[in-house]
Amino acid sequence: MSSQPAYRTINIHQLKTVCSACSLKELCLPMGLSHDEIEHLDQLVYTRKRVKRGEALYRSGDPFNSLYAIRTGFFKSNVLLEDGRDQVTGFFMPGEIMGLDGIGQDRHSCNATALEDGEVCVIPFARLEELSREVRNLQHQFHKVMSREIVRDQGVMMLLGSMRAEERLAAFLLNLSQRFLARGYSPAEFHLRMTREEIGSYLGLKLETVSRLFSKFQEEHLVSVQQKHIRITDVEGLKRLLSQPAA
Amino acid sequence: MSSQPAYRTINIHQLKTVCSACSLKELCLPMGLSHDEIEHLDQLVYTRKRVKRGEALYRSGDPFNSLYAIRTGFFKSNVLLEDGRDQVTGFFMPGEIMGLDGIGQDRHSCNATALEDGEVCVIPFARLEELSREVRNLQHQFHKVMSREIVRDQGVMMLLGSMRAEERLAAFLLNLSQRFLARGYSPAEFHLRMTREEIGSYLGLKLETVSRLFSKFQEEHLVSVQQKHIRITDVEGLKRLLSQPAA
DNA sequence: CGTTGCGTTGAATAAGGTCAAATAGAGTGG
DNA sequence: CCACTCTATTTGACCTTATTCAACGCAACG
Repeated sequence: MSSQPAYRTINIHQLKTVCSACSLKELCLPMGLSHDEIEHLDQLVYTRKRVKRGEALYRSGDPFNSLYAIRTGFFKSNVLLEDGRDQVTGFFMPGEIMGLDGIGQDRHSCNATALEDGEVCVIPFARLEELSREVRNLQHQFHKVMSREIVRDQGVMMLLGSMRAEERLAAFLLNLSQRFLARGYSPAEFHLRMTREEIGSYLGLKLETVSRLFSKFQEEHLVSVQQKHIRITDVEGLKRLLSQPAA
Repeated sequence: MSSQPAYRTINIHQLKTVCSACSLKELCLPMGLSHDEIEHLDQLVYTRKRVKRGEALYRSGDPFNSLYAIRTGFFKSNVLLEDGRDQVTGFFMPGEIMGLDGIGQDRHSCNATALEDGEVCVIPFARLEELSREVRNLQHQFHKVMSREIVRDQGVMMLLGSMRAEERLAAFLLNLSQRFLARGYSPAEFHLRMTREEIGSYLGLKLETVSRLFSKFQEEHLVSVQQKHIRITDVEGLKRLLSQPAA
């Protein structure tokens, strides 16, 4: 909020935060764009927003204006039914885009909540559409992001609709592992940011079932679990669970 | 395929099939566009494709080139796992768009199959992107279509993740009813184009469970079922099932 | 050092799945 | 038009899986 000199200065903070200099550009909206094209994005994404653990990035019913690209932190999205039932529809990590649900009705249709303190890049949607009318590759890239979200959802439907509890949890762990790997973190050892209840909601299971399954996986030496700390000790074993419907 | 005179002639067949003259334009991609804008679409959508019952419109792995707007007929989409498990991910009716899953990876990620003989409008995707760089409202409309697909998927996750069998079937019937109504058909009486097994797959239930539930609903005078013919006799009753988690 | 939220574990229960048999239709060929 | 198949559907009996209910343990925090 402090006034800035009008002439151009080097601003360390800004340097670190434009898309062209962002370490997540290979995973995020700029994926696949040329350096020049990414610089267009730099004009677009000028606001960032800090969200504290437990705070909402947006809520169901909020007017839709922007998409959010996660810079740091871990988020969940969930839908609430009138009767209080609550379904977690996804977990999101750095480089992933939230808010796509809002475009269709000009209002968000789910809640987005931070599972730990984090920061997101605010992408004003009207300007993204404007820019993507000019930058062909940006347009295409954005369409890919939306399409992948649809494919991700299909995967969740498969999980909820045709897998047994054991398989669901195995698939969940392998999916997280994969995404950590893509971000340069250990695929074998990580910290769950969500509670058993949130995992259960996402997987269509009760929290007790999730807890029991963690214990079972531990007994079978597939993972080592200590509260929220997970170490995958037998990836192949987990994968095998997935390909054997009725093990 | 026969040669046509170069000067403009009135062609009954064409008149009936361009977007601007299509009876589904209020439900389909042209929704909300002005008459002039829809005429742009007329240039885009020049091919149609007939699909017979049981035939695939596209299959998982097929290269992605086009989206498909359903003109007539009823379709399903499903995902197959290596081990043979099969999850129906959606049912589609006239005015709805299929193929959005293919954009992200340049290949389709699910199968689309006709449940009855039907016809679709082929929308070449590269040209749609091109045109939507020029026609702002078309761009926005297309984004809305994708976003609504994401919201629809969230609804299915809610259904699969937190509803009981009874509620799932009630929600399914109410959803179909709604969509028939929007298309000018009776919301109370309709023909199911899919088998019990397909309904079950979509709802994460076994076909026997679906069959039993239909019988139960019939006993409770909520619907009258005769094979694939459904008559909803108590909409409010069905809605009540949904709002009472543990009835 | 008590409180509070989260996680684990056990026993009983219910919901839905599995297996099996009977029936009903739709489509086919004679 | 009829008999014959083949597939879809219904229904019953039994079984498995995950849920429910309840108690207890652990760890963080004021």
